Amino acid sequence: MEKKYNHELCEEKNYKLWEDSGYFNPDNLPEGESYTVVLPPPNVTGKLHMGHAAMLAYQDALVRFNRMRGKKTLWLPGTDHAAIATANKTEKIIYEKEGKTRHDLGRDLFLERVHQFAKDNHDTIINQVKKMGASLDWSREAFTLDEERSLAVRTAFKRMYDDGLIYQGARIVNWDPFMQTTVSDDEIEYKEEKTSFYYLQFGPFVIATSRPETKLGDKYVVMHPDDRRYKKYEHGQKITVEWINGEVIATVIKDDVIDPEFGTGVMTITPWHDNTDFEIAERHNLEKEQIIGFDGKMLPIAKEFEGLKIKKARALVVEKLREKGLVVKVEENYTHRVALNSRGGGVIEPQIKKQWFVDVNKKFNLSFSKIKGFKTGDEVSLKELMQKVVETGEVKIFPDRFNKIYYQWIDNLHNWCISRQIWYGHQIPVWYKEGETYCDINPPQEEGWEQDPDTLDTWFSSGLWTFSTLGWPKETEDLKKYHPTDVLETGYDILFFWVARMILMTTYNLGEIPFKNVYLHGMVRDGKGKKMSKSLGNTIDPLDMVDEYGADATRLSLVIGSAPGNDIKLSEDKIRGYRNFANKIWNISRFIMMRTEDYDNSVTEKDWSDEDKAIYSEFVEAAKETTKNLEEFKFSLSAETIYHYIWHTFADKVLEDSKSVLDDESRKKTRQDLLRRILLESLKVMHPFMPYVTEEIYQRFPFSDKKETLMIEEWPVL
RNA sequence: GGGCGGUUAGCUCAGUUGGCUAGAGCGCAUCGCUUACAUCGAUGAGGUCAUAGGUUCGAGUCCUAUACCGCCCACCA
Repeated sequence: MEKKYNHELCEEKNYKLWEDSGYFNPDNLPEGESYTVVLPPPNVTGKLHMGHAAMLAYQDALVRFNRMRGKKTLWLPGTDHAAIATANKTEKIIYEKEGKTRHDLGRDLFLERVHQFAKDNHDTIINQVKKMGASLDWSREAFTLDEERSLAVRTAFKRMYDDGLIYQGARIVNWDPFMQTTVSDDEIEYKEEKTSFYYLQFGPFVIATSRPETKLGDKYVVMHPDDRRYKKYEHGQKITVEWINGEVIATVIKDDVIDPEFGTGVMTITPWHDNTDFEIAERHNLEKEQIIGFDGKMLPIAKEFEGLKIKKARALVVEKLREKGLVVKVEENYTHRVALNSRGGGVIEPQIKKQWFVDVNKKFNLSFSKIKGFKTGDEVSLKELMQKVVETGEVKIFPDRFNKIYYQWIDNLHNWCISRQIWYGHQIPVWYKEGETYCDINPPQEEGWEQDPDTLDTWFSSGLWTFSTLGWPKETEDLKKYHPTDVLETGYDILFFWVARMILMTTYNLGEIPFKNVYLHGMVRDGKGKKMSKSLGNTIDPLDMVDEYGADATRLSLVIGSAPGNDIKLSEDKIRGYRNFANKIWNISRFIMMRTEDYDNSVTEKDWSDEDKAIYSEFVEAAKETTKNLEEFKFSLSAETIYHYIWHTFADKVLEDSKSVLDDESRKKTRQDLLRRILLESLKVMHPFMPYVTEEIYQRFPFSDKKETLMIEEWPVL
């Protein structure tokens, strides 16, 4: 054995050994209780980042641990087509290189390009996942947009459509005029901006707005019913008002969403372009008019302002209001929040549009239920299902403070807008012909039907992930054996996007929970606590770290010193520290190998001296604690315990003391047996955290009765 | 406006149902190239565990306030 552990020579080789052994695939493991984890599928938009590395480190630890404990363990890999993100990136690249937009290429040609881009990224990502040492069953790999998943998506859509849970409706959506698509509430980012705040004379009222250009069509003036100042105006009263483009007849509306303290306590509404206004209009059955087109330009209703872009129109509208003497005052430097598309698009312009929705409040009959608290046939809503499975503890969330956050989110949950005006993704399985609508898993046979051009929100397909990957809607053996899954391990940032949607989809479609436990890890930040981002230039590339210090060190640095749900701060120093630990284990093994060359394998535990036994029991204590902590998802404590034992007890004390013992012929033999024993078992216990170095030593060390790989050795303690 | 975290060694963080003489990594100081390892070893400096009260035999850990950081959610025109 070399003086230093060289990860470069060991990692690829051992991954191949594991893969070739076939034991990533549970079909090749002995029968037993199943243990399932599905990998949160990385997006095919780029390469692996530290967040992925963290997720792989945690999950691989769980999976290897349970495999060694004799569970029939399945860790199922895959990737996510990440509709909007992937389409955007591709379009951006095409635009930069060729100056063409997706409209220049057309749907088919553009999709071809996206598929190629997705495929290239997929290959990169998969290779990187392997480099981390992840013991995933590649024979079951899935993609959220492949044939089987597509069938699952269409099946789920059809069922929900038939149950009346999916409907088409006109609603205010977050429209991105730049990317020509809708954006979900969760994908919006707000940015504070200084702007002018205008007080305008609207008949007898003064109204305040930061967006005068939307006010062109306003003909409803709204105030709080209890506001004394406006007592003399009746609900429904008509008032003639001189406005931007001449006289309008305005109607007084009283509604208690109005805050009398804000501005003047009166506002006019623009139902087509504002969510609050839309809701007021819905409540009072008011007319809604579109002012701004989907291209972000003023419509004919704006008369002289027609065709102007929003910013330009605003300036001109204000100018005209000034000329007419309708501007009462202007507050400069008014702070308000601008909604932006977080997927790299433009400023959001609310619009009314026909969209597909999942109704989360509508009651339906559960066609089948194994869910605690609900029987087959019970009448429930999706919202109730989502709530109940966490309330009853059937799905447990770690750390549990996220329960509260989850409930709060459910309470605020609106119907889920699932249609997207992009081309890449699962096209909605609905066809139209002469005013007729047809929804099915497969297209209609006859000629002349045209499919809805929209695609589904990417979370619709990833919501099915725990069971679509196991072959659903077919009734497969895998589905029976491996579902519900045991643990869903992911970052807390996608608790709502994804975890909640999986609960929705699984309880609805299967009548059971998707997973028993949800473990949420934090975001990986840099050494100073800043979010790692390309623009800040503070990213640490996991692959660079793997090359430099090894996958084991990189993994351990992400596991130790981080608490569930708390952000992980990572620095290169920390990784280097754990690289040194890998080397320490290496040298411990070297020492034992050199000093036990004349090992007598007839010696057993029975022959041990009391001192030997005492030393061993100290190991057992540490191993037990490691085990217990890992069972309870206390990754950091678990790894730290065995780390500390190996370095500061086994190496610093036991080996140091053993030097003299090994020189003493009378005590040597049993001590040799003891050291070999503790070494082997330490390797096992360390293996879930540092698979490569432990495997490499295992392969080289002349242990008796070795198996093909350490990966399937038996866990040493209960 | 609601909610959730954090505040522990110079830095970044752990701390399991309250028992801690408060730990880890990195950094720092002194010594040591001793045939497992200098990616090391030995020794050491460094903390009124944010602040103020309280519960308790005992509190970093539980309770109540306060301060400052951070995050999430929400329709303030």
